Amino acid sequence: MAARGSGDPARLVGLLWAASGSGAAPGRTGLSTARVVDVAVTLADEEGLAAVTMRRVADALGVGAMSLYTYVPGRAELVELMLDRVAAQVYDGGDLPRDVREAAGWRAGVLRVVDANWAHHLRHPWTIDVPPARPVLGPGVTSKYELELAPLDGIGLSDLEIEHVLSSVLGLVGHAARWTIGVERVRAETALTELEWWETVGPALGAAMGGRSFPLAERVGSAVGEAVQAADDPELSMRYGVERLLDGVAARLR
Amino acid sequence: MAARGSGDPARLVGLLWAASGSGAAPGRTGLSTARVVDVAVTLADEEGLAAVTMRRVADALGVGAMSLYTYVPGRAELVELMLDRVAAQVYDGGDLPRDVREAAGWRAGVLRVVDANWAHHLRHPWTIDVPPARPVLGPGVTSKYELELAPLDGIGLSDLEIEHVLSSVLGLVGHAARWTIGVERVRAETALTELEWWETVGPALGAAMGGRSFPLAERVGSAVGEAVQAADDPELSMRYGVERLLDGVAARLR
DNA sequence: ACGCCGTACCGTACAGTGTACGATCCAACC
DNA sequence: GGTTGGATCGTACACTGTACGGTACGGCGT
Repeated sequence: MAARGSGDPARLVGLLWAASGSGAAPGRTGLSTARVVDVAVTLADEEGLAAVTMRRVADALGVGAMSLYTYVPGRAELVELMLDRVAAQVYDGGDLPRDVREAAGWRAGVLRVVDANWAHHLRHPWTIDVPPARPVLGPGVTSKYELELAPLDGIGLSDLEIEHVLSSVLGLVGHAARWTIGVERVRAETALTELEWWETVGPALGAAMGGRSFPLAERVGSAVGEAVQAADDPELSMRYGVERLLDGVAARLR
Repeated sequence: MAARGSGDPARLVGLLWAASGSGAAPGRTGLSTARVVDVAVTLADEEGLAAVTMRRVADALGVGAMSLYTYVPGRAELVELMLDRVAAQVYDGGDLPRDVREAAGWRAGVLRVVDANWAHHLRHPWTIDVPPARPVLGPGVTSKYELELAPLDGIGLSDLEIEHVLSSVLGLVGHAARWTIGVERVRAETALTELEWWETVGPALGAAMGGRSFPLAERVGSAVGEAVQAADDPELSMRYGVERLLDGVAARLR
């Protein structure tokens, strides 16, 4: 009579650390929590989070949908397990922020964090669809956090400030990724490039606005349009924002 | 034979500006695009974006579900109309950023933008569930943009830089709001306060980790925990990040 | 070798979703 | 009075997460 499958945080922690939990060891079809999560991640990478339905994951594993519930409490928990799984791989084939910091300074270390997270989101676009809530307390997320704090440790910030800076940097990256991926998606589903879209919408907009004018918005909008050949370039904004943020942090260190 | 209802960007622009479009005028049941959008916003405010289904909106209006398609091309477009509608109200009962800037400087003007957007997201939590993509080119969003550019205009930044700064600031606010609202939601649905959650999860975590240690994460995590009585405080991080970002921008002006 | 039992497995069912299609009905114009 | 064009909407389809209850199998005690 363990708590109703879904909704027991302690059970999830067990599964995350794969230490215990009813689904840690393979059952008679060779299934295991790890295999379920791996297949779900692959599916999400290829077709998006919406394609990760219990039925499709089960199909890919050659079992019935309800069999998954032996290894995973429910879909929500499956998604958390997926997040922890991919978080573990963020720094896999590349320098650790700590090493970059030692070679090139704390700022370079933070920029390594930015690049790694940017690449991470683009590699697993579905990660931006999961609304952040309580932290996922698994080994992947935790060790990622540990690695990312390193460049900011011992440079003269309080522990609270360290957290604020990291959280702000990741916020900027996450927001830009959300935006970029969102644009990519509508482009894919409307089959319209940015230019084609503007050519359709621009005239309609002019007609619809009927005389109302927005001088600042128009000036800035067209400056941006000329610079990046699109309505916006989230990555560019994000990198500018990160640099200014780090300027501000650097000024604090004196 | 107008293009298939959904998927025609020009039609949407028309509806946004309420200038033309088949649904601009009320039909024989007194329905209009504006009424559909208003009801949808109310529903979303009260029960979240997931409650905004065509059937429920139609019920609230006393018509059949399919009648909505006369006034709105589809659910996706309805959501964009909702976003534009609420964007128009962001600065309704409060100072405009331009006026704040004139009274107290550009920095105060930007902070007014921060406060207004923060309040906006908390008032309409469903806004964080809409992934940003191509800009919503309606009167609400456009005039909001126009107002928010004002504090940054003419202080020595290029047009491109102005856009980067505003976009970064809004990114920080949006990220913090997403986070705060996410936490609020799990709290509501699990009926567990932060403290209760930690008391359940903490021991399980210690047991599951089985000796692995994360010195930095633990040190910073507990410093944060003591300071804010929770695993994190997104608003605090966001405000710190904004201040440092603006420090960085200020340093550029010289 | 045999029987039993816990649990892995899964078929079915339910209350929902967005919207395509085609039928119906009504207001206004000739 | 007749006709037409558009507003209205009933039905249908393919799909979702998961509760419930039944089946069948691996490993154990004897």
